[in-house]
Amino acid sequence: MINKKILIVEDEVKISDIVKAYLEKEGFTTTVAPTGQKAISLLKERYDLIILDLMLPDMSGEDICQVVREDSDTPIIMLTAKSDEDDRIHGLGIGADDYVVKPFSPRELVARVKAHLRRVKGKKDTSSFNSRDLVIDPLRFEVRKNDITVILTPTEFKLLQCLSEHPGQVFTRLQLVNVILGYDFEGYDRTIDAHIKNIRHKIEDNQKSPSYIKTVYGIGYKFSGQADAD
Amino acid sequence: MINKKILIVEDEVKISDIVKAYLEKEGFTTTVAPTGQKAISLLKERYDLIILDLMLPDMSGEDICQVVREDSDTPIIMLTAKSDEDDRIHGLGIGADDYVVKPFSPRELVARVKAHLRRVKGKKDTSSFNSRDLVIDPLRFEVRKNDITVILTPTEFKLLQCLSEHPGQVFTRLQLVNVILGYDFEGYDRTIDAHIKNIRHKIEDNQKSPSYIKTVYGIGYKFSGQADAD
DNA sequence: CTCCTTACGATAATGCTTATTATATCGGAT
DNA sequence: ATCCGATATAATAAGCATTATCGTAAGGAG
Repeated sequence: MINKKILIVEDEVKISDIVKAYLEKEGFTTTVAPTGQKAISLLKERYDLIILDLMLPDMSGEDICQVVREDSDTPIIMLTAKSDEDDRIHGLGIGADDYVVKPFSPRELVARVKAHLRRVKGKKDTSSFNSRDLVIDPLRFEVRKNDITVILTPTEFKLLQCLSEHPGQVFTRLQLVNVILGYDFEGYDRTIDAHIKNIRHKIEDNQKSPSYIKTVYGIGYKFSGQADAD
Repeated sequence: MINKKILIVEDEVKISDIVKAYLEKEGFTTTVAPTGQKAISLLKERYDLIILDLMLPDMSGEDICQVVREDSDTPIIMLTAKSDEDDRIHGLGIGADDYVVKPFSPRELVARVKAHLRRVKGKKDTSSFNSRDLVIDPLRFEVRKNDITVILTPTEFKLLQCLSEHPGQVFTRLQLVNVILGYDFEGYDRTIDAHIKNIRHKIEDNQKSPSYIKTVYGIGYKFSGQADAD
């Protein structure tokens, strides 16, 4: 979990540039959203932490904060010129985890970012991520491909999870049946094929040359995080 | 369970009295340690949060911070007159979770305390709110939707609270049973369904397409304010 | 009496199967 | 050695069986 992703919601380029530079120097991956709209649209991606300016041209940071909280408990650090006490209290009450007032020290901000990430790491971080583009999230029971959420059915999910947990290892259909459907399953092992097809349909760009689930002729299937290698 | 224990490490009586008063007004239980030695000896007890003055007569707050971090991750809010940037960064670096500079606003401090507690454990004492329209108020044991108070039964409330504290995360019925009814519950897990139905009846505008509690077919339920697209 | 639990039928979603089409492998002939 | 066809394996799509969820309502516990 080295590459933490941080979303910076800030309209002033001067500030976002500084924050971005400091965070990236520490090895974080950052994305900047200069408007609320942009931020909202980026929120379908998952971030490990969000730095949020309260004063945006198009919408208030509070609103964004609430939108975030509707669907995740990602740490939020509010960043703002408002130094009024009531604002700060409101900000913290509304679901922000921290509140930093401008002008602020970039180094302190970085320190706070680290402090929050350290905390989050404590709780179970089962986000088993597999390859560059594909994230399998057992907590949310969903799969994200290039940060776009893909809904799988329970069996599809289990199948993909099983394969992805042992990349490169080839599973026979029988093995997969045993794991996914249980040892007492008495059906046809070609059922697996159907599920594979459905999964591929959902996560593969090119059905013809799958990049995640590879077919091993005569044997079964395997998961490959690598681009085409055998 | 509502009684969170907070340790205040502060030598200036004037300040510790104020902090103590504000926190107790909010229902917290506080203990004051005027010296580092006293604080260390109190640490064998467990606290939910520690407010730590950096400038103590006998030892530095940093040292205490490190002692605490040796065997717990109790949130620490540093409280100090040092406003120097390096001090703040150092403070956050050695394991503090927050850093408040004197003179500080007691109300803001309380807000920060709540924000940290909310993150750590079940936020039994904070007014947690989730989406634009829905406010879950654990103090009053009630839910307000568009400022209209909705009365939930205890079980319904716990269920909604549990789900809303981890937006987006899918809970199986068994998990919910364990949390809500206890691990020794031996009944039918479909009981959860009934409660979900009742909650939905009370807070959802459209029963057919719920906007707060989503069902995840084959798995369980999750809380989400987002309109779920595919 | 309120709230929790359970039951049952209706409805909807998933999963399994089978038939069909497509693709890969291998061996033999040119 | 390359091409070609036969055969085996895999992919696709659609129908049906299965299982999950929802809503109403009634029984039971505190």
